Amino acid sequence: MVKLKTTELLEYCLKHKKSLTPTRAIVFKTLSKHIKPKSAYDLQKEINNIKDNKLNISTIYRVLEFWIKLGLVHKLPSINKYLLCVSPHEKHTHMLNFCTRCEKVIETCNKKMSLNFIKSTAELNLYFNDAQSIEVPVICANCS
Amino acid sequence: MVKLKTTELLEYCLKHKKSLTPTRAIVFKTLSKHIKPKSAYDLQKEINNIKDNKLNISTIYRVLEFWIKLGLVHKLPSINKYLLCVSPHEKHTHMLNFCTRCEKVIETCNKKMSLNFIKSTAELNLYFNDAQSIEVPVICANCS
DNA sequence: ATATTAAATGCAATATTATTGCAATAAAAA
DNA sequence: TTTTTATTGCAATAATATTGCATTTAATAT
Repeated sequence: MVKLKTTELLEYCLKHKKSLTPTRAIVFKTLSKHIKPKSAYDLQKEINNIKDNKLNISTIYRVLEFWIKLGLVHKLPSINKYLLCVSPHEKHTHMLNFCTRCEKVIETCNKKMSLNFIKSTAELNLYFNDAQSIEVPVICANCS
Repeated sequence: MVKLKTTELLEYCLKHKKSLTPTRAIVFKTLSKHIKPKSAYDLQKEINNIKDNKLNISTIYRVLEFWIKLGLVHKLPSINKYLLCVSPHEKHTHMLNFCTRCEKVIETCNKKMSLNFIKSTAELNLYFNDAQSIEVPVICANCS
């Protein structure tokens, strides 16, 4: 959970020649309220309960995809939920250590655990994505 | 893709004090025909087209879950598809290097890339699952 | 400022993926 | 066998996600 200021958010958008719309801002802001990952429908419910927002679910999905492309949001495929990136500034592999019991995510980044390192251990002719996020199922200290 | 013999399949089942039913066998056999991962509905379609099988989708899901627990099948969460494990005999972390373009999976296992290793790099108090499989998005040599 | 163009969002139907509780059937144990 | 346990069928329903086109909003050009 990283609470970027609106000006920072805007910078990210401009860097990608995109606009920071109210819809994109509220989805981001809503995600940022939570430590644990939320589903698209969770977010829709939360957003539409307050104020007079009426975001369509397709919009939610599109906006989440938008933030993922900009590197500010991660998806956890095994639970279909979304989470803010904790270190969006750096170019590296994001290891999402995801507790399968409580859904807490401890995101780590380090040079050792880069995609290039994985490549070297795999001893295979692989080329890596820009996707940069890998979900690792764990049991966290609290739950164990 | 590892084509285990029926006797080997049976051994696995007995080891877990479970039975090798015709339903479980046909789901496994169908998966084993493919190099690329298949969805539960893919498998259902393929199975029900031949012979006079009429497996319900809930059965397919249950059987897949069964094989996963026994360590003979992996799920790729990002595409909701399933694949035979290529090295079920060994106790280790299965890295599913999954090509996001063609869906080919190159499964690797080595001591370097174990969950314990990840733990050591994370410098965090994590306890690992028995889940033992991690999906790593890549671009394969062919697709790059 | 206004008109034009491009991008984002709404809408709502539909597709895909997955789960549930209980009934029926099959397999294992007594 | 009979009884017990495990598996599968059924079918409704939940949860997740996508699509094409209409509408609205934002950016760009005039």
